[in-house]
Parts: sequence; structure tokens; C-alpha cells
Amino acid sequence: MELSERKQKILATIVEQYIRTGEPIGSKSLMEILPMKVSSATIRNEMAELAAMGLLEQPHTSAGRVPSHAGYRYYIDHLMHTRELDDDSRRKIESAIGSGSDPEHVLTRAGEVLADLTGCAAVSTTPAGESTRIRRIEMVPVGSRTAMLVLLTSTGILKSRICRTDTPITVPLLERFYNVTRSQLVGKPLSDVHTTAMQTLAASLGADAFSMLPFLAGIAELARDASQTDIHLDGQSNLLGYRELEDNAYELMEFLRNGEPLSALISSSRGDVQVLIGKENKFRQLANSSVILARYDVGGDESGTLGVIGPTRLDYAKLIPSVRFLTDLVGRLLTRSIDDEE
Amino acid sequence: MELSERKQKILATIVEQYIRTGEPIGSKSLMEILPMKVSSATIRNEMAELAAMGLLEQPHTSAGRVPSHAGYRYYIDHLMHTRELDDDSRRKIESAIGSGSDPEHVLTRAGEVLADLTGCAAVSTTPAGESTRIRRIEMVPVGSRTAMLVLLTSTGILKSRICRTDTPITVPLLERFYNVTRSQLVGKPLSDVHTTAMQTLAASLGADAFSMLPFLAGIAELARDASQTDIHLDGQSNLLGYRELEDNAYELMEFLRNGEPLSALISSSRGDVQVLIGKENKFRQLANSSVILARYDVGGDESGTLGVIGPTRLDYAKLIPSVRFLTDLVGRLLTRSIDDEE
DNA sequence: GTTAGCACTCGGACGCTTTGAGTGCTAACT
DNA sequence: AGTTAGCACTCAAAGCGTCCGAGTGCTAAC
Repeated sequence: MELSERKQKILATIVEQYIRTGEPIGSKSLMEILPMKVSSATIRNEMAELAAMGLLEQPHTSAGRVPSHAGYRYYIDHLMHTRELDDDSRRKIESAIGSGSDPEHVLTRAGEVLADLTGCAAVSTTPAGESTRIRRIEMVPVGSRTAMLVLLTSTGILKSRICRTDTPITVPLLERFYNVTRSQLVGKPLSDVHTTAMQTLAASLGADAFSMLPFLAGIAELARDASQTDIHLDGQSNLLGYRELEDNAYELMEFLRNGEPLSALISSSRGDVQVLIGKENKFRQLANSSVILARYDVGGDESGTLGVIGPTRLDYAKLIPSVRFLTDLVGRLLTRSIDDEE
Repeated sequence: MELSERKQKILATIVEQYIRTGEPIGSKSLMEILPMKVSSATIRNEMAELAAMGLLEQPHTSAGRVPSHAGYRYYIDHLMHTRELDDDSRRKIESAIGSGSDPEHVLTRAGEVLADLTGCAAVSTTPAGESTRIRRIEMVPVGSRTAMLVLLTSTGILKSRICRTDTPITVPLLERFYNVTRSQLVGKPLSDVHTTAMQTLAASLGADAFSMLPFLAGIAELARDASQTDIHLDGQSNLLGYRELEDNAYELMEFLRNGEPLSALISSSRGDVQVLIGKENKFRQLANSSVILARYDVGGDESGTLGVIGPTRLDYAKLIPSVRFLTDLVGRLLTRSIDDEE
């Protein structure tokens, strides 16, 4: 689709103005903003053509124009000048996230910062990937027949669980447990540690199998847990402020609350920053919303996602660099804290 | 305040009807519901007196009556017949919460269940108390100069943190760390493990002090973290469905999102189940809401809180027993999983 | 290709009326 | 004394017509 320079300028201005105000733009007010000096009638003609191409829409006959989804798309792909974050904001973000905490904290904070920064809802997922391994397993007795199992992954994710058995937990049993787990499980990829693998492992233990099985089963569950990405959501309340989301606010909130569709949405994220405008994502509840998704990498094949969910009239020019900056930062922090120079 | 039997009956019926429908009740419709056979005029007289006593309110002259805060209070204190949970719901709750997981999971689940059960927002806090002790400390190297510190409390709360030093982490250092922590810290109350205590402890180590300090400082931070109750919130979106909360929905959500006022609210919870109607809590944002709070105990002096936040027209007769049931269940589960017969 | 001019459209605001649920009061009834 | 029927009154909500103005599309002139 080729647009004359003037049409481009008009489209860009409408998009930017609408993003700022949320009000449809008429030919007259547009005339005052545009740098070129043309009459409103000329602008009307151009706008009519843009509307015919499907780039603009009219809420009703006597209202101004509003960008259509295609209009946003064209703007983002061809017209947008991204505005890099100023140093001040960068520093603010960096200090808000801090540095010395574990991945889960970093991601929670990143979500908070993103929500505040954008005035939208923000999602973050814990890193996951095929090559994630078990870094450590601990078993802490908390009663004569009860123990807390703790599993730490190579991505720095910690999972825990209480486990109960019929036979008392003795020191020899603990030793046996550590022997088995250290030699057979630690260092293995999470995906290798499923329930059936645990059963064959337990079977090979002979006499101890009976007392050991609950704990090995517990480890299997932890491994499964840890290989699933956790989704953290923040700033839902920000969405209540947008008029255009008002009518299906409840649906939207319910959608976000429910982890499954959200994770389906997120798992569609590809490299770099990705923008899904309105119906470009396939969820009815998000038909009036836009989503910005970006991956962060944690070395190896492991990666997670940060995302922003808001109305279609997002300030893409600002948000895309912001999200990119945050994913880079998070990726760097997590890579550093996990891999170091090991 | 003494009320005639008939007035009591009328008040109770208005409260219950209003809780069900959310619509003001007029004398005529009330006449049809009431078991006694009196004319609407008589009811009007009684209602006028109840209104004069401050137990009923009129949204406007030509509307029916609505219970005032005092009316709810009287109803709860004198008229309400609580409806115990049926076995079916009990089983549903029990299976939803499961059993074999750690405190944080249990509480998260309890929050979810409570939100679903009540159609309101639910809060849950992790247990805390003066006597909470350190049960275990682990230090897992994740790089040549980086380690993950893990702290487990006697209440089963796990906290972790990445720590970095300037000197490489060696096997002797690790041994020293475990010696010090096992002998000096494990078993101590969390409140004893503050930063200054750590500094004096480090000082006593002589040569190792320098390399050890960052880790001891990390432990101090973890102890501080662990002694603060974490608040988990669920089901905010449920609140959007209530007309009476609509106008300050945004404020309400922001209030809930912000941990501090929420924890102030929760910390006011006393023994058994406590109901705060409308302005009985001191937060402007909750003036149109009611809060039900209940403590669960985990043996010793440790306890946490479960709560429900919704409109003033909560179904108290059902919710109070529900919340009580859940706190009992959570208390039992956490006590069992933590203390066992140790 | 641009512009001035003009008739036209349509949502939103305003004001008016109607409707009906609900009230308070009075006077009669038990 | 308590209860009831009856009635005038109130007031929010809904419906309706009008006006206003922002904005449009079209035409004819530049």
C-alpha cells in the first residue's frame, strides 16, 4: 500500500493525536496541528480516501476520524519514530528493579515497573526452556514423617513442597535420598524427571524403594512445576481508566485473572518486540486491546516474556522502546545472576 | 436497642432481601414476603420507625428502604441465623486446596477458593509471629562469586535471594558459612537476626569476616523478609460486578493493589471472625464495602489472616461460616504440615 | 489540485412530560 | 391502641422532542 507523503503525514498525526486524547479528530482541528497549510476541505478529501483504504474509521457520521486497526498497523510499520527512553527514566527503572534478588523478584518488580510506566496491565513470565536443569535438591525434615522438598533450577527458580510418608524419616534415609538425587537427578534437564522415570529409579533402590517413593514422586512434581512458566500480572486496575475498555472491563479482568488464555497469548510471542493490535490476537476479550510482547533471553535456549496489555491507542512510539529496554535489562540481570562466570 | 418481634422480623427480611437483590425494598413487596399478614400501611409505619432509629435508609423519597450500616450491624449481632456449609461445598473446598503443598500454596489456593465461593475479593496472609524461628539456611553457589541464599522458617515459609561477593566462593568458605549459620542462627527467632547482629557475628569471625559479610547480610535481609507477612489478593475482578461499587471501582482496585493500607486493615483483625461494615473500617476507599476477617492459628503465637472484601450487602449468614471453615482448614493444614509430631 | 461554501447528518445535552413505585398522613375500623 | 384503607404527594427513571455544534460530503469556482 503506497501513500502520498501528505497522506502519511495526516495518518501519523491522527494516530498520534488520538493516542494522546482518545477523541476522534476532525478535519478542522487537524488543520491547525498539521505543519503544512492546507484547508480543511483538502484534509477532508484526504481523510475520506484514507477511510476508503480502511486506515481510518468513523464512529458515526458526524464525528471525526479514528485510526482503524489497519491504520495503527500502517503507522507502526511505516510511520512511527520510536522515542528512546531518557536517561532519567532508565535510571529510575534500574533502581526500581534493584539487582541483588532472585529471578522471581526481578520479574515481579519488572511487572510493577512496566505497569506504572505504561499505565497499562503488565505481564511477566518466569524463564523456561528445554535446557533448564536441576541445580540442587534439598530435603528438610519438618516432622517425624514430613519433609519439605526444595528444588532449585539452573534458571534460579525455587520450588518447594511438603511431603508426607508412612515410615519415619531417619538419618540413613536422608543420606540415601541425597545420594540418589545427587548422583541421578541433579544436573539433569527438568523434562527428564517425570513420574515414570522416578518409579523406575525407585525400583532400582530395592529395599528403600517403599520409603523413598513419596519423596521421589514429590521431586517429579516439583520438576513439572518448575518447567511450567509462572505468569505474573500487575496493574490490572490501570485498565479501568480507559473509556474504550469500560464496557467489557469485567470480561477483560476475568480474562487476565485466568492464567490459561493468558499463557496461550504469551506463548505466541516471537523474537524481539511484537505488537498485536486489536483483533490481531485471537481472543475475543482482547478485541479492543493491544498487546506488546517481548522476549528476554537468559543464555542457552531459555527465555521468558514481558508484555503490556492496554487499549489499542497505546503510545507505541514510547512503549516499544520501554519494553525493549526492560527485557534487555531483565535478561541481563537474570543471565548474570544465574550464570555468572561459571 | 430493643425491637419488637415484628420490627426484628421486618428488619431481617429487608436485610436478607436486599442482600439477594440489591434493590431497595418497598412496603408492598415486603408485605408479600412477610409470613405475617398485615397491610402495607402497617409495614410502612414500622419501617418509618426503623428508619427513625437509623436502622434503615432511603436512597430517595420515592424509593424503598435499604439497610443502613447500623441495620446490618443489628442484623449480624442479633438476628442472623448463620447457614453452615453443606458437606458438598466442604468437600469441594477441601479438594480444591489439596493437602500436600507448602504454606504459600495453601494460602494462594485458599484465596482462590474464597474468591470463587464468595464472589468477592479475597485476601490471605502468610503466618507470622514472635516465635517464628529459622529452621534451615542453605547457600547454593550459582557462579564463582555468586550464591543463592535460601532460608526456611518454622512456619514453612521459604525465602531466597541472590548474593554476590568480591572474593571467590570456595569450599572452605562454604563450610565455614554452614558452621556459623548452623551453630549461631538456625533455631533462633527471626527477630534476633537483624543486620547489626550479623555485623557483630561477622566481626567475631576474624579473618573470614570480609568474605562472609555479604552472605550474613543477605541472611539478615531474608530474615526481615520472612518476618513480614506476605499478602495475597485474589478475585478483584469479582468486585466489578457490583453496581454499588461501580463509581469508585478504580479507587477500590488501586487500594487493593497497594499492599500497605491493605496490611494495615488486616493487622486490625482480632480473634475469631470479625466483620467490618462500611465505615467501621477507617479507609475512605472502603466506605461502601464490608470486610470479613478471620485469623487462623498455626500453633504457638503464630497466626495469619484470611479475609473477604465486598459490597456491604454481603451474604453474611453464608460467608461467615465459610470463612470460619476455611481458616480452620488452613490452620489445620499448616499446623500439620509444619509441626507434625515433632 | 485546492478551496470556499453550503446543505446535511447525527450524537449529546437540555428540558419537558409521563409513569409508577413508594411514601406519609389522616380518618375510619376493630 | 393498634391496624387498615385511601389519598395526595414525591421523585427517579424513562421517553420524547428540540436545539446545538462538530463534522461531513459535495459542488462549483479558483
